[in-house]
Amino acid sequence: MFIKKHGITTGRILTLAQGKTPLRLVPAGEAPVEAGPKGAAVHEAVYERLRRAIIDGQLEPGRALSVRTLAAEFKVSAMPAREAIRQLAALGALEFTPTRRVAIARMTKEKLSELCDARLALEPALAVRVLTALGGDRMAREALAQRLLKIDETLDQAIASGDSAAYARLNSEFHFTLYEAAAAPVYLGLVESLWLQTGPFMRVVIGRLGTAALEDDQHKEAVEALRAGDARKLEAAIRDDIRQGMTNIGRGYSDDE
Amino acid sequence: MFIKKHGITTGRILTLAQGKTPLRLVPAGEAPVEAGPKGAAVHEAVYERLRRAIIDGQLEPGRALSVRTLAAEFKVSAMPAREAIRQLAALGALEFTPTRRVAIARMTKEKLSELCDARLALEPALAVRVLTALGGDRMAREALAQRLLKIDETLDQAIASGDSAAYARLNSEFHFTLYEAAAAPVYLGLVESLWLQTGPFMRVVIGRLGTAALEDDQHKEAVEALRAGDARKLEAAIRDDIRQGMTNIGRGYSDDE
DNA sequence: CGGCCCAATTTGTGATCACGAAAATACGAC
DNA sequence: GTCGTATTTTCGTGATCACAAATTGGGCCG
Repeated sequence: MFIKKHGITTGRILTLAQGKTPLRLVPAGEAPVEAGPKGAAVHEAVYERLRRAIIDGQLEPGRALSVRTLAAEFKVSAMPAREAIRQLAALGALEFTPTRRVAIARMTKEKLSELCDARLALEPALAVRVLTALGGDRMAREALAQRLLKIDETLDQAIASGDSAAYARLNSEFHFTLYEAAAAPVYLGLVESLWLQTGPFMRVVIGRLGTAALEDDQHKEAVEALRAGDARKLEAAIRDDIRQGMTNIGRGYSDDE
Repeated sequence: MFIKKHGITTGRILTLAQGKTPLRLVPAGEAPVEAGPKGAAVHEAVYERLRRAIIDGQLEPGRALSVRTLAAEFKVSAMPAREAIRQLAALGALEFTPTRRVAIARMTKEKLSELCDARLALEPALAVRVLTALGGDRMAREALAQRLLKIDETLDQAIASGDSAAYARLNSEFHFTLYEAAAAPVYLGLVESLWLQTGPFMRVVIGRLGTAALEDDQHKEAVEALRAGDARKLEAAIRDDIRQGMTNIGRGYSDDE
């Protein structure tokens, strides 16, 4: 399963190029990872960066990670990298080889089906919780709606310009901006775990199908339902959005990659 | 961003309870924690033991843990204890104080409500997946039903004799024996996270209400539905079982403990 | 008797090293 | 060139240490 990491190109001398591609997790000009002044731990910063990178699909499934590699990438010592890897592995974002080497989790048909079902079971319900959390506070709903619209506009631009990296990032930002407003940490943790497992694959599929396939999401319907305080419509919008996204994955995917 | 690691969500200062009571995680006569001959890592053994202890409610909410304490308890060095703690914290089983001290997560009314809803959203569906996984294999269903009945018998004895520790252990064993048969690792991971968060509290409540309050679970109905291959009845049985359990928690619980 | 401060201990965190195993690479036989 | 083997490198894991911050435990002053 893992052993044929380079097996696809067996016989080619180029096998090493695939496995040794730099991680490029640190965007150019980004601040180096370091402990914040107010007591933020280094390993938390590493965790946060790696988490974002995975959810946003910057790391392809099967991509090998190692403690030392990750540590070098972020210019930190091995220990914080270890802790970050351990946490993300606990959330299902990383897989282990039989020899405990670690890699971004791969997808299977069964797993994709499970992820889809689980997302449908949790995310629409979480979205509805936003309404109950904000209660009748129309102002708060409107403020959130404005934030979401702004994200969605940028997202539409990313789709139009074919920037799949920006799409992945903004799509997750849209959803989690909504979800965080529910003030439901348990649900949020579960959903985060699901996105950590779908993120790497989503990106692969987007790169394959192109952003054009992603044009018709249900974000505007969701925002409208949020504005109106219509739980049923909000739930439906999120549900349909997930269905479409996961269907796209199913279309652009073949097993064991 | 998604998981507030310092419990800031409530603004409440976490105080650690009973810092000096021995952990007693190692039952008398239990084999010491050590690396298995076939390459099992020490930190995995520590993780497994601690996970069981939490799910089975052997550790009360607020109970302080520390790397060195845990390491001493299992007679291992600090490193495996650190990794186990880090993993369980990622799953929401452990909380951090503002100064990064770690303790078994506490319960709040909001969290209890969330956990209940999330369990209802996932576990009945997971149980139904057992039927689809086993398909029409009546033999397999019957074999699983027999295993479950055996557990449930022992569980009834535990209730009768008022052994709340055995109850907690057998109840989780019943549910997870069922769930594992679904061969749905994603769902199982989510559900495990939920049990890690409810376990400590379940036990407190049981100790307070007594096992008598737990007599009427829906286990036999669930087994019967499994035997009959009746998805609707199985789903209902699990749903009612969860509702009853969580209602009991709600009854025997006051906030902030 | 109660509140406060200081010393001793505990704790999380990061760093570094050693060891055995596994993987990648280089090398040599054919 | 191809295949198999030997060497080199990389890797996970566990152990240990240092350090700063936080907690704790007394004891002192009021």
